[in-house]
Amino acid sequence: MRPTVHDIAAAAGVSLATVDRVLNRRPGVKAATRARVEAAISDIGYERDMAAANLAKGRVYSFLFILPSGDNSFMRGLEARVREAMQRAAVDRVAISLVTVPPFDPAALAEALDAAEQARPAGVAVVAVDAPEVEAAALRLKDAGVPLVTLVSDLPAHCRSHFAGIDNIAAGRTAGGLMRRFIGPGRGRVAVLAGSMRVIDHRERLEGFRAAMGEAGHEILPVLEAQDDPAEAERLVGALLSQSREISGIYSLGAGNRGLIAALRGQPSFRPRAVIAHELTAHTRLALEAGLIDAVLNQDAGHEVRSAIRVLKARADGVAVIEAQERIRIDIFLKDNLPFAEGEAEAPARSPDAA
Amino acid sequence: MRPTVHDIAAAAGVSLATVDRVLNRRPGVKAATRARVEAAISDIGYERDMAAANLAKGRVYSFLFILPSGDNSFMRGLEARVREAMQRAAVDRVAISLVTVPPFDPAALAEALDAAEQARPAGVAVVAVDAPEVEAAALRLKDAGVPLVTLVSDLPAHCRSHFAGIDNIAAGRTAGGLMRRFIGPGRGRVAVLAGSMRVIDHRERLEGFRAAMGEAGHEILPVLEAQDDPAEAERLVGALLSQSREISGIYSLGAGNRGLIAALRGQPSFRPRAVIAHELTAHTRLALEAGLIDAVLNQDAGHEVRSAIRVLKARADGVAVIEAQERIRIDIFLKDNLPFAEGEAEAPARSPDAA
DNA sequence: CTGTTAGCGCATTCAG
DNA sequence: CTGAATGCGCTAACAG
Repeated sequence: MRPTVHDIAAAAGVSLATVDRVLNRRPGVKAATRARVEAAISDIGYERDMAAANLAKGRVYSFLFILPSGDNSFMRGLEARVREAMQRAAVDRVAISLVTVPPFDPAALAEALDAAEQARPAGVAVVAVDAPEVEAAALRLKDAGVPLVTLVSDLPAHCRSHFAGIDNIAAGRTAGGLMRRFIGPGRGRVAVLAGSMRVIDHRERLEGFRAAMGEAGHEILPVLEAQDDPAEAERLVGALLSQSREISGIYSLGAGNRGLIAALRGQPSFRPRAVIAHELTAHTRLALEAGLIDAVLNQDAGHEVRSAIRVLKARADGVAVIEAQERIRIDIFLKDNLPFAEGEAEAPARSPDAA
Repeated sequence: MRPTVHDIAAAAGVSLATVDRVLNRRPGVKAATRARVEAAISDIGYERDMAAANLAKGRVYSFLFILPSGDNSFMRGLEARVREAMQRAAVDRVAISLVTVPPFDPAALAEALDAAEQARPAGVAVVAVDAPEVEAAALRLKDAGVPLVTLVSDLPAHCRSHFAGIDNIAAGRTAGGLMRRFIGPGRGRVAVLAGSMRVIDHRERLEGFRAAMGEAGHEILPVLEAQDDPAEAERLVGALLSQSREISGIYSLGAGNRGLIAALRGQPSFRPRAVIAHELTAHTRLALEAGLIDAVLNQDAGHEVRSAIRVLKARADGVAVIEAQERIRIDIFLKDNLPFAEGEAEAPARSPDAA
């Protein structure tokens, strides 16, 4: 059996209460006694049974998720994953609450962060907007001792405990690598469609994409900024396609896939050699299956949410996480390896079989 | 607070012991009483606190992993992941043991399975070889009430509780889709390198690959079977490359990557348009970085091991799993999206930062 | 058939 | 500064 508090108490010649005091770094223990207990702890190789500890204190971890509102498909999918996590959270003694704030609004986000601090949650997960107010609010949370995990969109590393999201430079590079291979030999003209260059994720993807494409000497056209507006995206891409048949590829590095797909559908006579987009949603999945899009890079929102919760819990307990488990992959989906489930939704649970 | 056994006892007008008896489906309760208790349970919406239950019974889940021996890089990586899991298993009240059996040896595997049954573990995870003896042994385990999870390589569904591995047909199809795009327009001749066609994974990959390539009318050469022997693989590929410069692509669908890479290195004057292999190991990673291989399809061994453990635990407890979390992805790695860590190893844990 | 009681590993009053 | 006692939610003898 694993050693328990009793074993340490016996070894150190003290009572359970004293052992508990040094375990939880509480005051009221003479330095010498503390030393004896600590010696016994590391000596015996004691490890606290968190389940029992949590049972005894009736602890529940209260976590807060802050997400952008708006009709972005990916964000709504993310919210759905959070809501699923809320359902099953109770069995792990965690209570998740969820608030949404207007997208791309640093002031609103900073305010939500400050409000969070008042509620003194055990941890906060936030889809960040990198702006000074937000950084300041994040640092206030840090000072208050509340672990902060950025989700999908990051802040500078010193402002948060952990980032649950993908390496966007690598994602852009990956898109570039695929684009090059898909276009094939020869020089091509490639269009880039973006939501807004204000968000760091998008800038990073572009940077990575340029680096990967640049090596091959392709021409990258000026970025089309659709400001997350489907109609605008459709107009921009439509105009591009009708003006010129010389487009070899299109890289959609952020929001705006609905417009892109509509534009592609609107010009059935011409198809670029390669169309690559981000985020597997109902729309991009359909486009992939229809052959309008050739590849979709994806970050698994469900994984990101579960990872954020695990990391927050680990931080709250002061224990380490399994790094490999928390690394969010850059998924590449072709029409050949689409997951079975509809859209990005989690599949319904099968009834567990025998045993 | 969540309802507890006390609440049910009070509501049903019985004692804790009786509640416990019906909760654990133990005999010795009058049908009428049982019904009253069950009514109270579903009425109040009671859910058992597994942590407390496990604490009370001092339960430890004992799981057994059965892996093939031999020097296959992927399998040795898998074993490393299992050993890592063994280390951190204690904190979750699980004890993992590990045995290896000669690869591709149905008799040895069946024997190991039967031995496992004697040890009465709470669950078994096995890299299966699909053969009658093995199926029979698996069914014996099932009859004994021991949950069985197949790992990487599957058995027919009725023989096991769950499969922790990828959809190999989809993997082959994905390789085919990439190959087509990488080769570009026009008809190409494509070679396929396999370990042995005896294992179902490999047959399935080939099937998927053929389906995806066939659509495009490429010529697929007769499969080169290297029987997992690096020297043989090198010889076969080397001969092919020197005989003909007409090879547009090579798909290595199983073991034998070391030989493939050596052969490629041995013919620097000629490179097929596309080389696609399976499993990210130290060898394939290097070859990817060097541009000898264009894409590697991978299954995350760490994920598979963690998933197997979660599923086994859920089966032992009779609870459902989060399906999406247990779906093993077909990872596609280009040199652009290689994970940071060296080889397939898990990265060393970072010290947790503030909070 | 049913109830009482002690205890799992730990945290927390409340005395001393 | 230190210790004894009680309880978290649940299980398991052991009595009735």
